[in-house]
Amino acid sequence: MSEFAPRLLAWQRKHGRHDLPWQGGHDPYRIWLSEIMLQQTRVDTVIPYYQRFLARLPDLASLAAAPVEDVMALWSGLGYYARARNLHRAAQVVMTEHGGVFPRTAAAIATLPGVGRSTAAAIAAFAYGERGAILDGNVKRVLCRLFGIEGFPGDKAVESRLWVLAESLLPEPEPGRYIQAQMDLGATVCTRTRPACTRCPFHDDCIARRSGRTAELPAARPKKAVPRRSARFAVLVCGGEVLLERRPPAGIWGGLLALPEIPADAADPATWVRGRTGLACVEGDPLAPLTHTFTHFTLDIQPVLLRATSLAAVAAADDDALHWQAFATLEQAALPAAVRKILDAVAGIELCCASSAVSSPR
DNA sequence: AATGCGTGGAA
DNA sequence: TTTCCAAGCAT
Repeated sequence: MSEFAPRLLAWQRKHGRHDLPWQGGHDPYRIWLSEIMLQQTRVDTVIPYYQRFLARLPDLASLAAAPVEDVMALWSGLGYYARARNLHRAAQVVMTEHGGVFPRTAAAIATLPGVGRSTAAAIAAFAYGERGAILDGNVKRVLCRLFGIEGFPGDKAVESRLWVLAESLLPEPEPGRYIQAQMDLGATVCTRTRPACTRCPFHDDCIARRSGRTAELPAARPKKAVPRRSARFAVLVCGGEVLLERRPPAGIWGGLLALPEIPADAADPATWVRGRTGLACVEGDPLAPLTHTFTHFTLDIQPVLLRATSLAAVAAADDDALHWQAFATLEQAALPAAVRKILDAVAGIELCCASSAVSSPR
């Protein structure tokens, strides 16, 4: 396979993707943002988030100066929220420690929070033309098939072998286009299921195809039982507002605004809410349960609608963690997807049954 | 080294 | 419906 890079580059010129929103320029900020958003996330999912984020925070200085809350809100629904926190922190590091100039080398870029070896190499190649290998899911899949690499690519030993291989295949010219070519081939031809081998420039060389093992390579992640948990979320409403609770910085949904979780040992939700917030409330109509699936566990959620009855005490419930949020401003809130889904449903109920029961404007 | 960290699309 | 995992990184 001495002709790997030239053949790949020739293929990319004709069949690669050339019109993605982050392509065509060399602004490191835009490239960096796209690479972070694209970590473990599909192109189609990222595009609207990317456009919205750039429209709101068009450059590094504006990101660094923005409240972290705004950054998290722009990330709301995209998942892996540590990426957004790291992005924001990295922007401030660039402002304070690099004089506002984005680092110029992959090695320096890799020191930024949230940027690892592969992402740093991609940014440096696209923004500055620096030569370096990447090893994302696309490259892993292509290399495992083409060279018949056994073992789960997420395994450290296999991964380090793939890094060596990726480095050995690097061409001298056009580092950026070469990286793009690798990802394009993986994303559009050498796909996880049903790869389009007839359109592949390496059809005749590919070990997986020649041995009829494109479905077996790369090896699947070792199976692990996914634990199932359940939780009750308090949806305490008053007038047009709902009580949200800031999640701790680490752990699932870290730093996001979510619904207060009613402990499993609490018998009565209204009683528990009163103890937690000091607010008297009554339980409203039942809400539909939902199941939310994470990578590493499944969560059965039972939302519990509660209506505050004592208006005077409502304002007092605000503290470091608790926060009243108007339904009208939910779009700008840093909510995880499951919470947004629940609140969208509740907003519909509140809208069509306005001023029912004891709820009234604060 | 192995695990934690989201979400939604595809099959 | 269930399974798998996508432009990975941090710890």
